[in-house]
Amino acid sequence: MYRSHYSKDVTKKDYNKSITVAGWIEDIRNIGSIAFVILRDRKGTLQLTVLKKKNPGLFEKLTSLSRESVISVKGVCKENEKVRNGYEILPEGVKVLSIAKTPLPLGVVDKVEADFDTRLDNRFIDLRKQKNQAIFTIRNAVIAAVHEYLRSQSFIEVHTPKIIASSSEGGTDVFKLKYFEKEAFLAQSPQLYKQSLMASGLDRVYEIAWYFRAEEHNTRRHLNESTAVDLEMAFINDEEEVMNVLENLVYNMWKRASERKNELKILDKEISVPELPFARIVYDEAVNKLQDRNSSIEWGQDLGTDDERLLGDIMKEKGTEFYFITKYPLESKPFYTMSEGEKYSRGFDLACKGVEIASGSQRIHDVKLLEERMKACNLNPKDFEFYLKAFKYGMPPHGGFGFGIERFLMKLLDIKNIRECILFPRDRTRLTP
RNA sequence: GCCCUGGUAGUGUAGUGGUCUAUCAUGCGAGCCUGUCGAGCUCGCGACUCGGAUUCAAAUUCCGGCCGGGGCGCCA
Repeated sequence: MYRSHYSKDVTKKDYNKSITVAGWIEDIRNIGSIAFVILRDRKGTLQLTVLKKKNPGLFEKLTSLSRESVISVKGVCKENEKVRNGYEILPEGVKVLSIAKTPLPLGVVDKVEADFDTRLDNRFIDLRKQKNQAIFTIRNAVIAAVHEYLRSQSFIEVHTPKIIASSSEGGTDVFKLKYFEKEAFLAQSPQLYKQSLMASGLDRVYEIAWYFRAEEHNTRRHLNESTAVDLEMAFINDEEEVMNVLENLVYNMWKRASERKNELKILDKEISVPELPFARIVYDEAVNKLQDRNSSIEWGQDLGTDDERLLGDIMKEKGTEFYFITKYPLESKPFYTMSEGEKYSRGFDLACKGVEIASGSQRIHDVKLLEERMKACNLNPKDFEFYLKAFKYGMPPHGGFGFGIERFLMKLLDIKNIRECILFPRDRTRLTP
């Protein structure tokens, strides 16, 4: 056995007993006749204290190891007020499981901070840092909240193909790949498939989906491979029903994150749970407000980065960090978006702190209208035959949204670079690790 | 795709044509030290992104490649 206890799981009951701990050597402080070895595991750190006089061989063995080597140590757990954990371990036996090469390409607890590029090149070490462990623990918690909430609302989790024959929606660039003798693409989103499922009777579906986008953007808020909560629901009256699911989902994710006190403390963050329902602002009103603040936005345009930020400020003055922008102009939304009158659509975005984190709509379920909209958007209905077929044999009214997980984490934890929110980011130039 | 900007020891940096045998910190190695927890002290190790050009002289100026960082467009 390599481990009987994690560092944080040791309690007073374990004092004066022999326990086994395992992990990475974070630091060795050799004072001469006594040495302190800081051992790190997933839950924190603990201190091993060795006396030279008591066990010269063990002292030599431990203090000559390199930082970040992996060991398992059996020893007596002693209460000691001088130690931060309140206890220390007096080793009796050490198993060296792996010796780390020196020098490290990246220090885990060094005083000099490395560039993000260097960190990503050595991500396996970078992820040993407490802050990064905290980010991904919270990521896990919010994804758990997604499953918990959506399943409680009768949604079922689905998985749609990522290798597809035609581009999902047009608009964005897609990655091409060889599929035996054919050409195929990586899915930019599950849009067409989750809509097809609305004709299957499954009614309410969601997917933690991969998005692959070949756009050559190079910003702190874009990835070429990202994840999203993609959802679709049938028999809706209007997009308001979809927005209602979305705001409750976000609320539950935010709430679950706020319960991760330890991780939030490590990240030096306080999270206050937003109030429901979120504010709604129609697109026209948003444009008016922006124009009042000297934005050059014109009706019909999508909000630029500055506009999004400015609207975020305006809404914050009103005391809200979450808000839906509704009734977008039809021309600025994808072909499958349900129209409302001539100019408007039933499409919406959800913004948080001045950044769009989700967008959705009621969809068109009438096949004729759908084909018309495709043509209006310069798409060829022939390229979407499998999709259109699903609308011809009984398709209920439906709607849904896509909701970026990394974007959400960025806003939740006020992280500046989206790459911090995914284990191994893929961007314009990075393909490894 | 467009615009701006950078590349110096393992890591992060100083350096604006000669005084660079290249600064400092951290790291690594050796030594001293019985309560460290950003341990301390002594000694040592270790670098100018690549190719070309200008010049008596280039880390420093110019051109190109490669690799980063930031902003915009677009989006999640």
